[in-house]
Amino acid sequence: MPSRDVSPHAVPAAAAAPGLTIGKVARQAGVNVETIRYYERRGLLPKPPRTPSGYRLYPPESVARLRFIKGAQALGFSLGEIQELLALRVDSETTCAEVRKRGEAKLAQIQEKIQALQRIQEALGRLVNACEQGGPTGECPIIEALEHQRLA
Amino acid sequence: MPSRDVSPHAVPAAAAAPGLTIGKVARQAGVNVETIRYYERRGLLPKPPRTPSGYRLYPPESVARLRFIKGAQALGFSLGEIQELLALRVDSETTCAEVRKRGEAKLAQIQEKIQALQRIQEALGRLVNACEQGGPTGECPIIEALEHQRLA
DNA sequence: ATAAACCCTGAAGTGGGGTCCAGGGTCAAG
DNA sequence: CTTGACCCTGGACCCCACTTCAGGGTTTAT
Repeated sequence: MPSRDVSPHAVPAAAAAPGLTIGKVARQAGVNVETIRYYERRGLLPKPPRTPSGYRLYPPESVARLRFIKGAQALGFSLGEIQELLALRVDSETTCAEVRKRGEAKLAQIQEKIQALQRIQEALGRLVNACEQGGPTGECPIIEALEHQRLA
Repeated sequence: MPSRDVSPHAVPAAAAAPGLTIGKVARQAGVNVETIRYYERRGLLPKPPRTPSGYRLYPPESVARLRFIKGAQALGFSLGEIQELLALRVDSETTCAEVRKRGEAKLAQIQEKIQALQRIQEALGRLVNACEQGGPTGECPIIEALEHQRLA
């Protein structure tokens, strides 16, 4: 059990970011503590440093990362896909060109999603509009229209 | 067991759409037969008429509906939400105004998704672009940028 | 110095969305 | 009139993404 402050000259200045405990990160990101540990197991979140007693200490960016994961998920990306997205970084093993290629693939995937959503948006917009003008009360131009939009 | 053609004057003309068996619908829509039955149980797909022997016979529109469901799902809508979307129709119980209100809510939800996707698109686009111009090979402007985009 | 509030691990349980299987009819082709 | 491809039902089973739980340390406030 290490003493609270081993160094003989504890410099309080600018306090080298001590890190957040898992609970704080969870609250700030709006997720469950267990979810964070789960993501760590799955490799979506890098393993953070630990205190001597084993507590995880997260850098503040972790909050943004968690929010990103949650957001991407709501857009229909699986954790696996999100992992790919987050893995788009250049390290010693990956060339810039490689990253670019994968990035472009993801980009295309995203553009398709956007277009599909825009088609739904349009069809739904027309429906709402038609209703707005007090369409024939018994038979609005039904959402069936939606079904005739290619989505994928 | 009813005979194959009870009416004394079988009018073959324009052949009143006989309907597709579940297997055909499944193949055309690119889903599993079991999925169709599952959607029926969940109420996402109306119960189709049956042949005297109990086979389901689907109208051709069912294919479009299934494709729509699959597409919407890929965009992050749950089956429950899709059900709401598909339920946006005016019947004796629902006024046009009501449909409009719910339609507008869905529309807002869709617009948020589009915007979130556009933010990812932009950030990812910048990354790909930077790579394209042979950025500093060891340190592309990492996808971290992504994490600083609000998604939701 | 003790209770409340946190944190740890490993394992089991949950809900959504299917998918598979057993056991058994149906139908078109040969 | 049999064979193979389909269809039916009900129920078990599966994967993903979590969540809960059991059992046990650590920190912090009082």
